Amino acid sequence: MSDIRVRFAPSPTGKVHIGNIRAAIYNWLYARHTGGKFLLRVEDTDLERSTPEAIQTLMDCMEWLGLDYDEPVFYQTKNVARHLACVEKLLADGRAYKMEKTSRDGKTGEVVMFRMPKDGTLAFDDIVKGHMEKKAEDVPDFAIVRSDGSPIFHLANVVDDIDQGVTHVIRGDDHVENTFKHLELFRALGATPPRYGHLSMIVNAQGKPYSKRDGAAFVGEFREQGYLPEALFNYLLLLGWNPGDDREVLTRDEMVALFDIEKVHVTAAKFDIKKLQWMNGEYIRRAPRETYRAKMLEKLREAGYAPEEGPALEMLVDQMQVRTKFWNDIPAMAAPFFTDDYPVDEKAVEKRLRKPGVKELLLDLASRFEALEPFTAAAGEAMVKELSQGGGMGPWVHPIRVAVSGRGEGIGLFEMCEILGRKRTVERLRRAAAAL
RNA sequence: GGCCCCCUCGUCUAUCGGCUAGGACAUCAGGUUCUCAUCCUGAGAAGAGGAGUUCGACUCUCCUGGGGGCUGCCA
Repeated sequence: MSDIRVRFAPSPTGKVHIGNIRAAIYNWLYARHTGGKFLLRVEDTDLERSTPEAIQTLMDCMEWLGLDYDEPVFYQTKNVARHLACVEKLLADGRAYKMEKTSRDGKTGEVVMFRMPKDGTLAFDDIVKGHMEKKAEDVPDFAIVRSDGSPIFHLANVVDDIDQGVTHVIRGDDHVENTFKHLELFRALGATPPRYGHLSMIVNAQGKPYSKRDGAAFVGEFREQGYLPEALFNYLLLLGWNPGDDREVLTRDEMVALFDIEKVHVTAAKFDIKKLQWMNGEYIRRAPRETYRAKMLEKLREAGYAPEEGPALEMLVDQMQVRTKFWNDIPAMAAPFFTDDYPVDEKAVEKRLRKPGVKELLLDLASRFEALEPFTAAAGEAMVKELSQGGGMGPWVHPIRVAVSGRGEGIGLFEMCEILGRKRTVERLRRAAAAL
């Protein structure tokens, strides 16, 4: 146990950006590594966007990624009275003053401004960026209450951090400059400021902040596309930190044990979807067979298929696990085993079936499969080996594969036949022959 | 414009002054195999540029260049 308290403080907008969730991941790992507390604060002051649905989306993302928090959710809107009470104190102490101001969008009214020091230097030691320093004159006074009386981010954020007892603020790089302001607010409010650490941004190939137009940018999109939460978590973690050796695929326990906030990188990292994809495949391949099997059944049922228990299903599980890149690929990959209405790749048909002699070959093979005893992958393979007389099995294997599955690639051909069973294998061979 | 930050293979990175600069993804070439995938082997691929400090610099300092952040009654 330690008395470290960190928080993830997103404003719910309906979507959770990967850069944002990475901040959550780093906070979570820091808390778990140090035995501190990980808190969730929902900065829901934008009533337009902070709908119950948006908040639910946020919670779903956190749960999906296994980011559990240690205290009840703190809603910023519930703390407005405290925010304003703090403003009164600042006003009374002369650290804040009222002023007539015109906003960017032309609104004129009286706002409350926070008074920053006018000379000297402002400085702090950032956990990831090191010593940061600025001349006080470069950080002007700033508004903390709008003309409609509502508290502004800087104020609310700091007061909430005080109220939640936050000791370390790990947040995005876009807040670095704000830190000079926030530190002054803490002191003016008579509170001990937390330590700050700023995380570099995740950028696109052009070095710009990674956004929607660069591809999937929100957690929900990765989830929909069939990525594993463990893979996304692991990949995002590696984007800016590594254990110091060559390990890359880490278990959650290893991450917690090895994570070191001091070793987080300062430089922006480009998001490489290819590596995430590789990692996703890695996680699927390394998953316990039971896990894969359960997920496969779930995906098949979702697709409207009715997988039946039995040796054929088990063989299919074994054959598919190593070939699956995304959960969502499963239904298409397995379609030929659950419906006769599977897609047919015309190119494969052209290449493997529309050739002289293939029709006769398929009819001959259909008869042989009909007589094959037992009807197993091993027996099928032995049979074709026999036919090929030591030459390659290609001339037999390729046409059979296209005839029974409609595709030129896929799981082992003989396993495929065994899974389909004698009846369907023979039917499809004859059907393909008839179509030629 | 001003202020702040950053700069090792295409990408993520290792290197705490000694480097024949290592790993992973991606790429390419082999091997295994009925295809695909897996798996195995191998190859190419980097210190932004220039000064300085030092016996020695990717590592330290400075300048230039390039990139990014901030500069709101957004967060």
